[in-house]
Amino acid sequence: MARAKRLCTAEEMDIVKTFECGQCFRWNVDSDGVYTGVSDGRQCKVWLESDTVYIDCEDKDEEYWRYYFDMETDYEAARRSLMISEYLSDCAEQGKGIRILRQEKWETLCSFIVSQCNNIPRIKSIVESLCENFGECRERNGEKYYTFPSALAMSTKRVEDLAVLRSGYRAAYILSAAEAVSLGTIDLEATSKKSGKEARATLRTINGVGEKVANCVVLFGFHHMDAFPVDVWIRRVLKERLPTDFKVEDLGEYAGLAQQYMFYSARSLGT
DNA sequence: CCCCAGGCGGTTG
DNA sequence: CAACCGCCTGGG
Repeated sequence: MARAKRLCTAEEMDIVKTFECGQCFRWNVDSDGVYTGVSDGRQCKVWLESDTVYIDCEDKDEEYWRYYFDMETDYEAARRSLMISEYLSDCAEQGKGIRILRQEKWETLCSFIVSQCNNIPRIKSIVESLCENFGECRERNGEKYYTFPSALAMSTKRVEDLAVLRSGYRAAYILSAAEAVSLGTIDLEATSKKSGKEARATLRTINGVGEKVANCVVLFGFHHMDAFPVDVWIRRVLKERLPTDFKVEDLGEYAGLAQQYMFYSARSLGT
């Protein structure tokens, strides 16, 4: 690993939690605990070695990945701000080390459309198939990888072309999003700069994008840390673990991070 | 055979 | 408004 660079301490980022907490679908781990991922056409490897997280990437991509891993945000301060009750403190303790990645906007939109009514292994397999079938094949250190296909590339496809993905009724939703984005009906870059409320409303004009998916795109694709996606797990938490008068606004600017802590906690406890 | 999985859109009361 | 249902597919 000649190109290995130090990324951060193990405290600053728990790579297992960050990659496995359900925010991303293109990070895969090998038997040595090395994660390989692709974003914006670039591939890199990340692993933990004696309390330090290392990254192996192209030199020119180092800044890109530091930004992707949200290195400029102080997660310890954010985490402390969320410890406003015993339950939330427990979640924040369990979720310590989770970072909200700065993922590609179009990829995030497409991936969370695929996520609906699906489990994580299957979401990952559909997304990977999407890349292998419609993305670009590239190579790094003798290893092949596929880029996430552009909205423009997807807009030229028909529902029948997507049958190979086995994505079911979501195929039409993917094409609906691809059309809106490639035609410029929806400008993801501009939408990401609007308020969360406005951004969600814009995203919801896409057939197949409801409140949950729109919130995931705003949080994971636009990095609005106050976005709070409510899925079945969080619904259960809201009902069983939080006071009835609880308001998302009580969590402040890092509500989305709290959501990930609660989600991670609820899932790791099984049920 | 059944049910469910990190929803959405359309219909009905 | 809430409740319900069909939707593709794969896995238990």
